[in-house]
Amino acid sequence: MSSKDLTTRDRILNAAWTLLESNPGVAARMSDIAKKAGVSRQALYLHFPNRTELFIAVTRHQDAVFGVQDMLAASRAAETGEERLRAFITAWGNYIPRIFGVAKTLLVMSETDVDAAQAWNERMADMHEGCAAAVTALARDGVLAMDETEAADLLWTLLSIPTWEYLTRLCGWPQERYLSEITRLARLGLC
Amino acid sequence: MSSKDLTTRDRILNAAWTLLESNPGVAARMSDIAKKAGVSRQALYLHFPNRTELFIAVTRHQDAVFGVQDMLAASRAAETGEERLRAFITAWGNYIPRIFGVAKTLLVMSETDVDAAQAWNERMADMHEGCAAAVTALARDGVLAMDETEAADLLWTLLSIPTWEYLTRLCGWPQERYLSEITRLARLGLC
DNA sequence: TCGCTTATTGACACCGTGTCTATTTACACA
DNA sequence: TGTGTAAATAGACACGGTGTCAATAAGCGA
Repeated sequence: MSSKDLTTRDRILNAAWTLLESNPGVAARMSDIAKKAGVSRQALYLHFPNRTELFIAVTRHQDAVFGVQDMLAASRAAETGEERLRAFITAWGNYIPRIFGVAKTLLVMSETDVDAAQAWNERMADMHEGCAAAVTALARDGVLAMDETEAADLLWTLLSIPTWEYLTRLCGWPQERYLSEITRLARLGLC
Repeated sequence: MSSKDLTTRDRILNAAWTLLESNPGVAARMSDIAKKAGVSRQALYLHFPNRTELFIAVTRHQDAVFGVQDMLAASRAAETGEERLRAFITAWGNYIPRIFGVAKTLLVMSETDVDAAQAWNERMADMHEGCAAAVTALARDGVLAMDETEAADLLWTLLSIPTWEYLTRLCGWPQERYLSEITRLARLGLC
């Protein structure tokens, strides 16, 4: 059994991950997570102070499993600004579907939960930095056609999780079309 | 007193409106709404079956007060497709800030509440229709540079409430800049 | 004054989170 | 083999918030 050799903490993280992914935006119940992990409800509180912190730990776990750092590092290695923009959009755009369920839940919770809000804001700030860096690369190449700050804001919005959700989940666009359209729109809008 | 001559139902609607507006995304407590309306908590249940239906009634109330129909009718009267697109973006883009608090709450709730989800989806479907109509007008003028359905989806996403929230609330853009940038991006992306 | 509607009051069931305590299981070490 | 310690369980509980219910009161038209 794949879950037998895992630590209790990891089994809890995986159970929460699965439930959040299967129902994006809905904060799974502690009792359901416990059941799925094959553990008592109280065991969750032995490893995490509360539900919010558990969910935050899941996002960190995902980042570690998927190796976000490496993903984004690739885009930083690009030669030209335009190539860097393309790589950044591709990397992040392909990351969203993998984290969507958990991220959406955290996004929803951040409206009412200060801890969730802080964790979410940090994530968003990181993303914005990435956008700003890509924009700066464009500016250095002299191809940026607008204010740097505004351009970063715009790119950040185009690459937001809600935008991805609208186009792929609600409009039914395949991931490929999402990527190509966002890339096209970003280049048109910024350059 | 302005609230003295209103019906109890209207005072409840106004109280809920105020609270939702003052804390977008957070579903106000029934007891707080009652207190603000100067009415007992149980009185709310005399006029609305539950909290979700109360909030939905608030959005209908807003639409009536603001006269959405008239607003959107103006954009339908435009001569050219491009003029219609511009008018539609302006009308809707200026409507969002007026309804943001309530709409955001309904959006958040729709993740867990089926009634809220249905009401929200209807609203979104209406918006999508409006986008499709504007796109069709562009196509009729022969200035549309992409598939009609895709164009409508794209416009709908650009005009979504999350997009507005990202640019104005999170990035701090003034409403004017939001309008001009979205208009520019829509024209670039569609034509 | 009667009868009807509207509103109030207080109590209650229900659900889910987070806390606490007593108890059990598993395992390392002597 | 026993003992100590950490990890986990079981069960009970407080709390906050929604929605329900029943009894009562207030306003008002006929």
